[in-house]
Amino acid sequence: MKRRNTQAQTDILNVLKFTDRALSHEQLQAELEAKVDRATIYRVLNRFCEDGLVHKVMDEDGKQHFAYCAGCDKPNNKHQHNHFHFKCRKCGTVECLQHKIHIPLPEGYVITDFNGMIAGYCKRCAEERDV
Amino acid sequence: MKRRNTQAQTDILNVLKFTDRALSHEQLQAELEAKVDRATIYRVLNRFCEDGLVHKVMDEDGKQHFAYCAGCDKPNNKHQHNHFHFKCRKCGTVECLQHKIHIPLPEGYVITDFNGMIAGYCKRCAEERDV
DNA sequence: TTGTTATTGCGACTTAGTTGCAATAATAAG
DNA sequence: CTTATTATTGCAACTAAGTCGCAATAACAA
Ligand SMILES: [Mn+2]
Ligand SMILES: [Mn+2]
Ligand SMILES: [Zn+2]
Ligand SMILES: [Zn+2]
Repeated sequence: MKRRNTQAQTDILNVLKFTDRALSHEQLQAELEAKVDRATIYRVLNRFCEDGLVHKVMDEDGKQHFAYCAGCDKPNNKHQHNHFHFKCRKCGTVECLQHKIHIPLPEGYVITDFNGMIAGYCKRCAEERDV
Repeated sequence: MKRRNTQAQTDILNVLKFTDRALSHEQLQAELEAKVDRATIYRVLNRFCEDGLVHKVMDEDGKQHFAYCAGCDKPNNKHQHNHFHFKCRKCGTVECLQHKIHIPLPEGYVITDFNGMIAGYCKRCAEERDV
């Protein structure tokens, strides 16, 4: 199925490309100038995931977040996202932690995907709490 | 708020205690002899989590799974669950991987919780696929 | 310019989980 | 044992995230 260039898609990709965060559908919507339908946003994001432009992470509340694939070595959707994500309980931002991790696997098991989410307080919010 | 002993609670805790898996609400329901209301199951499980008897993990589909706290060092809900979970895409089981992991954190960040989920095929299902 | 079909918007739908409320029952007090 | 207190349950209604069918729109290739 051949892909076409549309406004919605380029807008969405640009938002993701120019942030270092993983955004929920809601957060993404807020960053978009033009209003784009909810279903469309999800369809675009899922297409990006299939194409390996973007990766999806699940937060501890069961909400999906999407991040631009920056340092992803392999092309297409073949690359593994073996890094953790950090979600701040206060400001709600989800970020990709750059540190690559090694995933231990029992003998005979096969991995297809990985989702690692750390929850807590980011530096900024942690400092505010200390006060 | 003082806790009371009820049938539903002991049944649910027993199911979790005698399996090495993390169960979704649905899987748990299926293991219960007596029928227990969906809302009650969730309420019981959340209470167990608060009390540190059980821990909750989110799978990559955004579905909650609950596992008995076996090797959890610290008491109450203060302990960290610094181990990965593995979900088989074929048979659907979620298991706690015993290997304790170290979670890398940027300077100044504070962790409160961790959710690590590996998806793939368990040994049994992987072997069937090879055939 | 026109035809094909990928993409969009809208509304309806699904599924997981939560919540309000009245009924039930565990525990403590008398 | 009897009664009072209130944690727990079941039910139904609700919420929120995400998906899907379908008709309208618009890329893009011919
Ligand atoms: Mn990431
Ligand atoms: Mn576990
Ligand atoms: Zn923060
Ligand atoms: Zn399996």
